[in-house]
Amino acid sequence: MPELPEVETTKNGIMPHLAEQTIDSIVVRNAKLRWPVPSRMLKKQLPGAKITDVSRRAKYILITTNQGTLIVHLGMSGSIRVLDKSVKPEKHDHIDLLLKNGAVLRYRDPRRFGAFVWAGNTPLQHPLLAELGPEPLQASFNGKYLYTLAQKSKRAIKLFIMDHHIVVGVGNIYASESLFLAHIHPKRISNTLTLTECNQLCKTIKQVLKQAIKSGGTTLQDFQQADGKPGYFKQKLLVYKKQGEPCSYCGSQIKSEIIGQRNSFYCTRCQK
DNA sequence: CCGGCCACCTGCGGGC
DNA sequence: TGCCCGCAGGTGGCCG
Repeated sequence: MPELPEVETTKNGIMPHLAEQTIDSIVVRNAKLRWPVPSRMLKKQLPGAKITDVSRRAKYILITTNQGTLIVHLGMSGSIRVLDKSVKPEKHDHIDLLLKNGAVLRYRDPRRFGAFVWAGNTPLQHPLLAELGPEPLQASFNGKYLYTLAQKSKRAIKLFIMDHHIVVGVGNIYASESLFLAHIHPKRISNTLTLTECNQLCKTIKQVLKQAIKSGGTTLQDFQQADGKPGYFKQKLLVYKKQGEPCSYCGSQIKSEIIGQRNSFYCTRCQK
């Protein structure tokens, strides 16, 4: 489910409830996520730990404590909410992190593609995070950077910008949206892009992600913010899942096509 | 090293 | 109603 804006929204939503809180205990109802949840380790490390920071790297949420860091990924269908511990868990609520103040951080993930791992004191060295490219909203992700790497790649540009070695956080929704805004066809071979096009694409990636964060992310089916509300960016999508509808620029029909096993949406007239 | 493909899992909507 | 199929926001790992 979640791309960077949804993860950012979740992180911002849970942060005020977690900051400075002390963990009481952890309950793992189903440890079968993408990798087995290390229940024994978590039960040893977490009780009594004080949460000092909640941050995000790529689509991972990092919950830092004085004992080490939890790395949480929401996969395709995950969500996190902060509730009172009296609220009963439902079918896919796999993990509870109980706080001393009576609140519970509840991890839900129907498809179980997500992850809940323990990273010790150097989380950025963790194999999941160590090889990641730059954050899209940082200045180091710019047109020149994109152009330099794109020149070495023969893949379709859509797959290229979704590769987290290149830049993190651009998933299937926002890849289609940014390419549309940049007037670049998703199947253009990366090394045919000009510096001008890379500048433009970089700009539209930042623009789309920023606007989506502002709207609280995109809710297609089951994404919910930490307070249970949906994200409102869906109303602003221009091409994603709009096949057959008129392009908002030129009026011709939006097409859909599978690129690298993912459905992709674009305007054949506006995107070259 | 790079690119392409698969797998992991559940729920939902559409067609019959 | 109910069953079956295809599809879904991600990404590590394997193969050639």
